[in-house]
Amino acid sequence: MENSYLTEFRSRGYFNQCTDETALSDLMSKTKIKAYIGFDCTAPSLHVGSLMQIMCLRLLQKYGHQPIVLLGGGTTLIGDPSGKEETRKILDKKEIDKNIKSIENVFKIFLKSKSSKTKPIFVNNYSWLSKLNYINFLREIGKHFTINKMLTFDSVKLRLEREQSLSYMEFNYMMLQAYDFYELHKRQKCVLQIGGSDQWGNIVNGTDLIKRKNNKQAYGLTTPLITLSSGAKMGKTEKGAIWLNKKMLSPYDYWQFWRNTDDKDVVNFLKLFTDLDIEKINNLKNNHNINDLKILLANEATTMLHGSKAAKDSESTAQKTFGDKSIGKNLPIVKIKKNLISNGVNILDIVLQSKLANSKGEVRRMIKNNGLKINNELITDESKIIDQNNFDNENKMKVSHGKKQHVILKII
RNA sequence: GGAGGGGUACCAAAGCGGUCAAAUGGGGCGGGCUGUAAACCCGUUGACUUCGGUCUUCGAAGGUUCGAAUCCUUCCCCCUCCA
Repeated sequence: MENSYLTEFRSRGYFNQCTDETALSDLMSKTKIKAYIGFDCTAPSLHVGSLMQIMCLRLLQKYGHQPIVLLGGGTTLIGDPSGKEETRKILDKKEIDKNIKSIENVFKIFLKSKSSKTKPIFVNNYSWLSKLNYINFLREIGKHFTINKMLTFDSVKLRLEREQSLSYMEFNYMMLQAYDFYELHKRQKCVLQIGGSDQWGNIVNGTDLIKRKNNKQAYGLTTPLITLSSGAKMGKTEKGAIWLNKKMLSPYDYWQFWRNTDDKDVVNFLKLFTDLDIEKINNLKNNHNINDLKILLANEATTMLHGSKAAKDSESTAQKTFGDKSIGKNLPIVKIKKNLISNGVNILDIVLQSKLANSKGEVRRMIKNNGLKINNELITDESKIIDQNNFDNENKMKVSHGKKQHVILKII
């Protein structure tokens, strides 16, 4: 098979829908194009749910195309109704700007900027959306949108069917996103917008607008919604989202997230979230133990985001923690003051310090359910007193909740 | 605008004067089995406690009562039907 962006896009499992695959494939084999993906800026970091989109941008670079990262400073002010059952909370501009800065840093890790032809272009749609003149916008852009059609879009239809309120502000979101594409087409000669399957409607609106206004052809490409084999949405666990920013989620926890992948998802994830060749993955699949594949996945994914050292440290920490039951250096460390324990302190309070529990009741429950260990020793007495003797010669003590959650308490 | 129905813990949903920190299911957490997987089984799921209890919680604010998630008043929000 011919080696091209779209063939790899398909074989990795990124492909959901394309406005005109033949024409796009043709275009991309003849010239290097610019393509964009828009990202929402409601949080200070993206999470694993956006990772496939980021991988699509990386892939563009691999084939010599140039990615444009659109950070939706303007559209985040409005709120995309797609896939939302409720009006989302509205952030103010200050907060959004802060988020944009932080998100940009994540992209700088994932995308290479050495080659001037493929280095990522960062744009913020606030720069043009904020300058729009309402009357002009309605005359120039608004006239190309019919309410009849807008009402048929899922994002709108679902809300109306459920009689959930949909504000006029949100209703305009799709026009703004279409306009973004139009602007990027004009400014950057961007001819392709990629997005999640829920963005299909918004993307098509953009290509239509470009066609009507400029009589130019632009393309849309969507990725499938990734659900785990358990049915849950990718990226969010009960403990919280799997953030890509290391201040919000440590490399060790990120590594653990991948290490704990469901058996059934491992091969797919290798294709979706690593740079390993498809052929190689297919080979590995047949010749390796599933747990080794999980480790490989965790290492690859962690290396990409946090670097190879962080990945190796996480692996060895995991080995120490789960294999030898000793103390790995990447376990979270909580520092405590010496005078806290100098007279001995109750086990309940010490676990509270470790942040493994939020209340004494919770600690009691942990103990009752045989889920609390100090230095690998099961705690059965909730009145146990912890003092200096429980710490090793490095002044460290390991507190464990269940098999997976471990925290090191260190006296300073 | 008129007539009804409803807002209960993370979610769904029972309770409709005391025995209600509130049934049940899902989710979560822990244990068992395993492989840091899945499935399954078991336990647990408001806070504090000197383990006697104490405090906060059933949309919001008041009221009735010895006693309110439960009754009354006002307000807010949601749903169904009619105009």
